[in-house]
Amino acid sequence: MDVGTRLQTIRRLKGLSQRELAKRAGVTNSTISMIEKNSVSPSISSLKKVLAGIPMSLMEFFSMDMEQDRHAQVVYKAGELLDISTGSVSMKLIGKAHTGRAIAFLDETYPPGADTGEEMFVHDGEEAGVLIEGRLELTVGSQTYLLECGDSYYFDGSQPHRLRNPFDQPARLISATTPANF
Amino acid sequence: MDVGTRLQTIRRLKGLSQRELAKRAGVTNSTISMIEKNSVSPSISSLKKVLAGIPMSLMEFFSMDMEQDRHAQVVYKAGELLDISTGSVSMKLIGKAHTGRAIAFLDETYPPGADTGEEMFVHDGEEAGVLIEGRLELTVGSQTYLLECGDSYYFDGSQPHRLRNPFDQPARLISATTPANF
DNA sequence: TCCAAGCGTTGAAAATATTGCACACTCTGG
DNA sequence: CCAGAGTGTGCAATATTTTCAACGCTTGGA
Repeated sequence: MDVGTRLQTIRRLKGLSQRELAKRAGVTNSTISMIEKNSVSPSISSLKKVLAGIPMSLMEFFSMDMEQDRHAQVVYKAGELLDISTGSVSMKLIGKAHTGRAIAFLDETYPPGADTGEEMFVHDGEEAGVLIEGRLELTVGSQTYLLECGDSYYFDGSQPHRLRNPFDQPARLISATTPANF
Repeated sequence: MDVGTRLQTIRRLKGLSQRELAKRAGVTNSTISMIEKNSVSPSISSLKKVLAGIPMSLMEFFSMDMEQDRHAQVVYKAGELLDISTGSVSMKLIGKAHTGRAIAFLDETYPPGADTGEEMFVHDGEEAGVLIEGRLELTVGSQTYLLECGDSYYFDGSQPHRLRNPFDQPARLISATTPANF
């Protein structure tokens, strides 16, 4: 996706006209028109000015450029997942049929008091997760974090890590780890 | 951190001279000099050419951490995620600081009527997800599935795919894709 | 020592981006 | 039906960036 089309998409998403955005950004409407039609390649400074009127940073702007990825047995019903629970922590592996898998995608439930254990996990690859219910305590290396609903994490699997639920509400976590180590 | 200084830092990190980079990029050494001294604000097209000589994408360039401790960030508060939404679909990238990431881990919200688009996505790697709220319609290849709350999916990214919310309730999806292509 | 090859910088010319203004078009209200 | 305010586009003038061709500097080898 080119710069012009991307700018136009974002501008329309925000419900702004070329002139309105131009006024906010402190440039002329012609500039916006030219950029959107890709008849010029704006300078960083002017693109930055334009984006300030949205407002949006250069990083955010260029981060949108990926060809978005959405998208065997493909779909699994909630009760159909492979249970790989250890101890009191319930872990459901999404996509049980995929053996040479690239991602270990888990739906984990931590009842009050649950703990992944004293010895911390170490593995290759990277790990990400988001907490969608309750609260959890995450330890990575020597740091301990409190995760609240909606919070997420991303770290290198070579760092030892551990999850614990010292609270009195169950917690639900969606996590992805790569490469799959099952 | 300004564009010029950032470019210079990256160039030196790669052990390239202005002239060497200029040659690879297909611009003149003066251009590099001017940009690095911030005596001009390069056009997107020329910055893109310059970065191609490194090689590096515009997104990577602007996403580069300036604060070292960003590398160490493990936990992200809910509002702190990088928004990479396209169209009406809200997508939050978990772990914004990780550039050479192995997983694209996203928290996505599909309002009623939202759609990833007519042309279906295709990419390398694999993709997994779990629906934690609402209902969604998933199309993979020629098959269309109805996802309900708690349902999940796992498939190869080489199959064209698309997500749609034809229902009147918003849907929230947690997804992981590998390799990360942004 | 001197030369050749590398480095980054700089001024004037060429190329490109931005402005200022006008145009054609689509609405909406009178 | 027209007037007025909105939209995006296009063109000549202006401002900025990029190139070309130097310059002075440092380094390493003959």
